[in-house]
Amino acid sequence: MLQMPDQHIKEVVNKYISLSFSVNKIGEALVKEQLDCDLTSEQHYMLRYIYQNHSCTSSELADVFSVKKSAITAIITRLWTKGFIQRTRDENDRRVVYLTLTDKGNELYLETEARIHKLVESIITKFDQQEIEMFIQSYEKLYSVLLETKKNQMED
Amino acid sequence: MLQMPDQHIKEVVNKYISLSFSVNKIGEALVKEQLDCDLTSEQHYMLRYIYQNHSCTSSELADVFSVKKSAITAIITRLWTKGFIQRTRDENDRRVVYLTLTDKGNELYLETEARIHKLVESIITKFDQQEIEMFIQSYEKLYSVLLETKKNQMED
DNA sequence: GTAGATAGTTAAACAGTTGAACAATTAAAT
DNA sequence: ATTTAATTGTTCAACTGTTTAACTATCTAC
Repeated sequence: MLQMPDQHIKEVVNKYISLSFSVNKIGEALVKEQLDCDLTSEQHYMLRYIYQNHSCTSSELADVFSVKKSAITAIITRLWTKGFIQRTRDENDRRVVYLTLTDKGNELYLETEARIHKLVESIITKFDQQEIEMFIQSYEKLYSVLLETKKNQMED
Repeated sequence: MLQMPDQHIKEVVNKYISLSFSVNKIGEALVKEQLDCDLTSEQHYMLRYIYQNHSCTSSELADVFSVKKSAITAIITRLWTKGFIQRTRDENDRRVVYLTLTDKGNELYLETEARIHKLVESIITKFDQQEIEMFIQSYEKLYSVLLETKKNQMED
């Protein structure tokens, strides 16, 4: 880890803050346009997480989404009302409720995700392969640093 | 721009989608912890934009935040009620309302932003200088690609 | 000077979030 | 074994953020 003069660090921090704000805002807006009308971004992300993990619990989602469990209950209930999600109690530990996608939820997720994939692909292919690889590599490192920071914050 | 085999592109797209989701969620949660209790993330971003541009309009904010103008009105009204923001009508074009920070708003913004800076600095300094520079450079390119994509979408 | 565009607000309806209280269940203490 | 703790998930009230549609006020163009 190299040292940088204070002023330069400040500029880089500023740049990162502005960029992450703008990229998130525009990115989220573009993703939103790809969504089926009766699915919000958050709801789609829930479907994605459940799809990829096949099954999960509310506590797990609360941790991954960095929100309280009651926020998860609200979103899951809406998805459940629309018939996209199934709730199944664990027989060994009857406090736990497993969340899985219904066939309808699975189908909707795959359709929507395909559109988002197309969007992201059209953006990513504007870069050359080496640049993407390096970007993703740094992004992964950023993720692990953030995870560690979160873990440290939790101990306060 | 180099070509990649289809399967590889798919993996890279998947990786990017997962990473941007996780980085955003954890990042937002960490930023939230640095905020003054009577300021939400969106509200802080508004203060930042107005601070950096000294003065701006609701339409401008709606464009930058990728939301409708009525969403901006709601947020600005809350900030105005708390005494952080001033509304001034343009004398030449009386439809326009200029938004500026009050002294109180300025002060709160600077305090909060300092804490966020410290957080981001503590994360960014885990990387070496060259890696940051390249990451930021790609991030900037990503931003410009997204901007262009947004512009194209607007023409539909 | 009238018609149409533009800037901003209002109100209703809804999604997402938190905090606090709660029920049901399990784990730990003794 | 019984009481006490902790855990999982839910409900409710209150709030922020968002969109849509209708509206006011103002400006522009013809």
